[in-house]
Amino acid sequence: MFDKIIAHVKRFVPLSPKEEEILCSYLKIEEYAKKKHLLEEGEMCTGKYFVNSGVVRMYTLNEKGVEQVIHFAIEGWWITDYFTFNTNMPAKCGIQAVEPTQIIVIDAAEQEELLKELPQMERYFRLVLEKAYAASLMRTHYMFNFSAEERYRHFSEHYPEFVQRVPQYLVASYLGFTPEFLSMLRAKKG
Amino acid sequence: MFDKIIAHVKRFVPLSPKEEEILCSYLKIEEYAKKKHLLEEGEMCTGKYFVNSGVVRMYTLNEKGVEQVIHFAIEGWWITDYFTFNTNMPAKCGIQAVEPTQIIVIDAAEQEELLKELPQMERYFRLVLEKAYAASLMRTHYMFNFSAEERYRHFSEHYPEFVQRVPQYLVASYLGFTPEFLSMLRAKKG
DNA sequence: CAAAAAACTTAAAGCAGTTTAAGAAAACAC
DNA sequence: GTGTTTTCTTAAACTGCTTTAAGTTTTTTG
Repeated sequence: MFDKIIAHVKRFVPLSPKEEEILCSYLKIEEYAKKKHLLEEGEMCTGKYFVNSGVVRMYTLNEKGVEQVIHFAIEGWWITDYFTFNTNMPAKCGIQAVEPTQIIVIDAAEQEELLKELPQMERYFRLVLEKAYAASLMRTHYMFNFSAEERYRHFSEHYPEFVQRVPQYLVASYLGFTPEFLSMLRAKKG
Repeated sequence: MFDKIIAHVKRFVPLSPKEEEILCSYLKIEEYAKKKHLLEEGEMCTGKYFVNSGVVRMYTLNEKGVEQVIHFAIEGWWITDYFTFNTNMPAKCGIQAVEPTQIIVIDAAEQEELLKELPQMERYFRLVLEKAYAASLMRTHYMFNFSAEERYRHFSEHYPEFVQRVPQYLVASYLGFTPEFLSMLRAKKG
């Protein structure tokens, strides 16, 4: 049930069988159908989500109410609204299942207890965040330094399963252009 | 000498006078003149940098050799190339002083020892990274959802000292447009 | 303080990507 | 399995920002 997340944690910090049990006692599994929300704009963000299977997207709304995809997470990725997680403010973004998705949740309120019981989880989350932050800066780099076409070619080369699993209009939004333009790119070649 | 960083750490985790001393024993001060590099592309990233005073920028190079500002850091911000910090790979980005800058460095090699001596620093860095990551996603949000003009107006309203201290062509690069266009915006109004 | 370098401005021509609108195809629900 | 909704396509008109190029101002340096 929790093997994937246990394996993930063990890639970063050691965990005895007993400690594995402790960790598991803090985990909850949740199932989300396609298009169901893990978090809706304006709600309180009550947990950290580990994608056990499936795909989710994080998005923000602009003034016209258009949804902009900020981030995808697939199996093995953590996702949460860190912006409001620590502040008890209502979320400014939504998190939604793109396909049927199984999520492992660590509740915000219980996280502190877990970190006291298993201090190495503090290190685990630090290391995971270092990777996520680096990836976010790399995304910024790609957005600035490559044209829409280059971004699309790069993305479909490096994450072909994504292009399969995720509707094109969400890929377009993530890459920062319109679905119509993506359609044009596809017509042109590949 | 290290009051600013001590105060910063204490905003997130407790630190006894003795522990303060331990922390300080791991810190080094470095001075950088304007335009000097903390890190150059291709070098190994050997530390984490806390800006004690001054401003630095992180940038990447595109294929044409044009520098793109990915990130600024002022007093009280940490900056490092997390992408290569943990991997011992040569850096893909540069970090440069924008004005005369005082940096507090934690050496990569010594960081592990520090974290063993002061486990709460693990928590400190996690919390700092959560903020940095949230800010990076927020930047992505602004890039996607606002026009170049809106981004400039928002930036100069919220970070007026920045617009004073940082050359315009760097602000333009950070906001994702050309210096010529920024000039045009300024001519138009304010 | 004079010379050189760095930073900023202006304006015209150009284009990458958007907008709009309407139709086709695929996925979903009953 | 048929009706409805969602997703994808095509194409023409449009626009926000870039490119280019030349000139001006400011800052740096010996």
